Amino acid sequence: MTILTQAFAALSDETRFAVVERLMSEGELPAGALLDPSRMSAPAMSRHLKVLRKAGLIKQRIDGTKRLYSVRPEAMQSIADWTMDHRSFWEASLDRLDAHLASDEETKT
Amino acid sequence: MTILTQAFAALSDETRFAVVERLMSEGELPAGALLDPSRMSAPAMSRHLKVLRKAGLIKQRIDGTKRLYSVRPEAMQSIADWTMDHRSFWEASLDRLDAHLASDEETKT
DNA sequence: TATTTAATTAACAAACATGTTAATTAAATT
DNA sequence: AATTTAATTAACATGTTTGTTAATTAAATA
Repeated sequence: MTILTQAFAALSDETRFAVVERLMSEGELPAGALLDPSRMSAPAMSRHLKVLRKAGLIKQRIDGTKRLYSVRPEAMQSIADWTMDHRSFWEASLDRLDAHLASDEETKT
Repeated sequence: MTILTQAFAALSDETRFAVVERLMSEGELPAGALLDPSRMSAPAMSRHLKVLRKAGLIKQRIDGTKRLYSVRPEAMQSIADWTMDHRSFWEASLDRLDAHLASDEETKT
């Protein structure tokens, strides 16, 4: 598995995707704060965090009994870079679509 | 599963990721052209294509006995949009890293 | 130092993913 | 009309993922 496919695998789970989004908007948080015990057990969340960590998406910092997690910006950027590497493809294709829709509008007029 | 997590799930497999990359660079291709029989059977590839299709990443066009596949630019753009939505996060974080590295350089000088 | 707090690893069950070969579908060719 | 080509769906085995509860680890507090 490459860096990218592993990052995608990590983000393919709703729980993990939500964790990454939350850490990006709220910044560093302890494992406990990421857990809603009515939805999932602590061990289950702990393993999700491990998957995210192994994929390089988040990092862990220890503070006493707490494990503080945060998103690694490099990981997010490598995904952004990939989409940008192919930007000419989807941009050009969407331009053609825009042009097509515009010509439909013209036909209506 | 949301649109995005499903797209990530589809791209988390090496074979499917390679298919998407190939379709983006070479354009529309029949299922047969995407298959290397020394690596995988036709039914296996057929199912990978189905996963990509259900995730909205590719579309199928029928021409006689052939099934022609191509990437849906909207799907690629929705991933790009997500990374851009969080751009301020990873950009700012990386700027701080850049600043840190720059100050290290200064120390050396 | 005993207890509480925070989070992990271990063991296990259920569900899902992914490969195979065999069977099926449907259009094109002979 | 029979055969070939292109690709799919079906059936099944195996490995991985993801949840649970129980047990463990380790730091902080009483």
